Amino acid sequence: MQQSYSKRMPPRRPGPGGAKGWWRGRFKGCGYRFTVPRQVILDTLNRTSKHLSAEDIYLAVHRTCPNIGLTTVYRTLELLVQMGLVFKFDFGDGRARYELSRETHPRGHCYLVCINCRRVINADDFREKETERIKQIEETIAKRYNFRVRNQITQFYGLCGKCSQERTEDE
Amino acid sequence: MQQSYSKRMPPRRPGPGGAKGWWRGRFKGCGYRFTVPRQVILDTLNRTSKHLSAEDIYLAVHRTCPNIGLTTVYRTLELLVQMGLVFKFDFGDGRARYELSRETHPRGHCYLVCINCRRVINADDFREKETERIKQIEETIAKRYNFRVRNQITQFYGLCGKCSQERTEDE
DNA sequence: TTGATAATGAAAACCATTTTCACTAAGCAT
DNA sequence: ATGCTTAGTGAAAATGGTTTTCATTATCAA
Ligand SMILES: [Mn+2]
Ligand SMILES: [Mn+2]
Ligand SMILES: [Zn+2]
Ligand SMILES: [Zn+2]
Repeated sequence: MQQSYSKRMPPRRPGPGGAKGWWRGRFKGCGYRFTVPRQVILDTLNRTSKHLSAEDIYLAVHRTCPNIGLTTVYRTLELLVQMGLVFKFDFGDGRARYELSRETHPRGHCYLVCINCRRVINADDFREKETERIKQIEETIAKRYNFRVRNQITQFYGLCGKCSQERTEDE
Repeated sequence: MQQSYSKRMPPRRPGPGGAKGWWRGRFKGCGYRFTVPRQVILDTLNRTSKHLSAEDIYLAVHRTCPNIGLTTVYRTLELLVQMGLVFKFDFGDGRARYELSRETHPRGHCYLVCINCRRVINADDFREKETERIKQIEETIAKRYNFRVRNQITQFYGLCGKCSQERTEDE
């Protein structure tokens, strides 16, 4: 389970089961300890593509490690965000959401938030064209404001399919 | 100050000093009373282009109307958001921000958030090209997910000019 | 194996926001 | 104008996600 880890950092290609080794390296590289809670929390985030809240993660983790406290979940998530391994979002429902940073969309995120039922649709699946367009906006804005973009979120607020049907009387 | 208000709603062209009359009409049209706290809070939002927090608004309002409580500020803001007169944002600093909905950018917002100093730069000043690009993304996504977009926010997280200078040692 | 100390967890604190409830005032009917 | 009805208000308390505190534990370099 615990594979050897060489000095140079593998270029973010974890391989089957090797994600843990890569993570360990990142932690050591930053001078942090790779503890059991941190492993389990990363595993939980790695196992889903959903945007989990701290409590979601706490409950999932609690099934296998009932001794891990909510405090540690919050602290670990804060650390992971600061290390750039995890993205933190806010959809306006009063709790933060967390998502593992993946190669597939390294820094572009898109969400549809229904203002009626509060449902959040993950619309990260940008095609070629959308990716290109958002990248061009990013470059323009970054140059205009002398800003170095690390991560980008686009949120569309409106009515989901189900809720817009139920409101056919409005305008 | 208080101008006559005809049945049909003026097409969102307040005119000098007539914003209040238009607001009153919106409130009456929804069956709400146009109270002093509501007027003052709208005035405060109308007087700035900044993204104010509830407390910001409370303090600004408090100077002229010390009797208006923070509770009312929250309640009024919630109502204004629900009426579509005000937009609510979250930049991840633990407090919501509010901004009056204006004709200039009726439903597109863009912010740059510095992950180091937490500064928020209002980058709403989209040129022709950016507006066009974000609109095309919106249309594509809306169709793909059968979603009726009401409002849209693009946030770029990264380092502002000042903070990226101070970090020339990194990568 | 051992020691230094980073990390943990339970409980308390924090703090933005919401709820409660007695009171006030907007605006319609008189 | 005056009074009535009730939507709206504000002080205080409650809520709930997140952070802090502090005594205890576990990681890992030596
Ligand atoms: Mn995403
Ligand atoms: Mn804006
Ligand atoms: Zn919905
Ligand atoms: Zn900065």
